[in-house]
Amino acid sequence: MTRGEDGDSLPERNLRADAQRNEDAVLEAARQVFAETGVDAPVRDIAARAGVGVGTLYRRFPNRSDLVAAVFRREVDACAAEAARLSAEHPPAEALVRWLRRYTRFIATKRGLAAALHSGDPAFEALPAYFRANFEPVLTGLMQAAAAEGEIRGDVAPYDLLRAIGNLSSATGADGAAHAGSMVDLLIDGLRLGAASRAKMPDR
Amino acid sequence: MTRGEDGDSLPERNLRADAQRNEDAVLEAARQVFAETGVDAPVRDIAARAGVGVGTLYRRFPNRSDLVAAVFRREVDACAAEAARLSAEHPPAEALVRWLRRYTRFIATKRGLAAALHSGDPAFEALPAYFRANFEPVLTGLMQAAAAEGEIRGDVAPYDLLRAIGNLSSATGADGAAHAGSMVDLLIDGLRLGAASRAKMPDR
DNA sequence: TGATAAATGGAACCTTGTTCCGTATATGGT
DNA sequence: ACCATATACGGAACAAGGTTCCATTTATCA
Repeated sequence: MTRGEDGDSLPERNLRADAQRNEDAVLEAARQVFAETGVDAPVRDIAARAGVGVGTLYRRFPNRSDLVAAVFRREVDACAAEAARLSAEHPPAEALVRWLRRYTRFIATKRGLAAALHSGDPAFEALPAYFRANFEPVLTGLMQAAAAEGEIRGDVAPYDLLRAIGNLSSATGADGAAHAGSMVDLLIDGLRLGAASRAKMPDR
Repeated sequence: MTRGEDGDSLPERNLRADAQRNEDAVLEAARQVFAETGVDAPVRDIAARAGVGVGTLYRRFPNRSDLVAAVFRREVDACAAEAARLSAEHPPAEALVRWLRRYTRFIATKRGLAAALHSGDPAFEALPAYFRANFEPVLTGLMQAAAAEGEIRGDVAPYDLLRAIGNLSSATGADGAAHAGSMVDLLIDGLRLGAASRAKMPDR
């Protein structure tokens, strides 16, 4: 039960330079291909775009779903990280709106992921928790900042909003990122209207 | 825009006797195989079990998903049809309970279907509507009859109950039809308890 | 009982995930 | 700088599954 190595808590270290380079290339290629073709894109296509052989890809990601999950996590990280930048560069309400648009774009690249999530593949089991653990605090922060300035209403649960946008964007499906976008704008307007009209309107 | 043939509203007629026989065999084989292995079972297996070649199968179901959808519809029909029989042979409350158990069994054979539903395949698009259009009226009838006799509470929406059972059964996943079954029994008890204790308890 | 349209079966093909292994190269010690 | 060698690479080869094709068989009907 004992393990000789003591520092293996970080998933990958002592990686040869070319190996690290290739891993990055694969993740970036996969991100692009998944965004263009959906998560069902063939592994060969991704390897080709990354300029590596499939063997190299499989050395790092023992199977397809591991790669999909890794790309997903990476994109969650990137999207969540942007909140800090937006908060620093814009007033709260604008930061919130910009981030919600960014999040909408994130969702839009997830074609086919919903099906994968329900496939029972172990590689995907942790993703919903990862999603929530990263996005909920971020959006909570943005919304509280905007609400504190009276720019939006304060009675909307951040997680509900995350889900609502997710549903809106995936429901429209193939045709329109445009359509989804305008629906999301509607939601955002709703957030604001609630704050603006609160003084005038009764409960409902 | 005019169509010459006037009687093509029924999907298949003038089918040669052996063709009809084979279609039935394929559907029945698919039902069994899907129940045993899940909807991801290979087409070859189904053809083999039906005692036909894959060509025969594909002649009737141009692709895999058409077969899956056809089996699904057929099982919805069978399950819904049983409500009438149960109502005729049993008092309302018992008919309801028996049907809910039957419905639970129906759900249990749907391993993997949830993922397929979200896959975007056009063959599956109409299935949720078909599901609801067939089951909701049936369960509404059963529940109203039981409620009319005071056997169950009357404030549960049939569709909610359908969904609840669906979620319960799919959530337990691989191991236990037994576990799912006992959870469903709990639901059913809840339905009854609501009616029995209504006189004693206040609003909530 | 033929003539003929309908139906059959399963080999063959294509795409896609995954494995394997001979070859190439980064790296650390000398 | 150079070598020894553990690491990593590429892509051919394999397996599995969906789908197509067509030579052969069979139901049907006059």
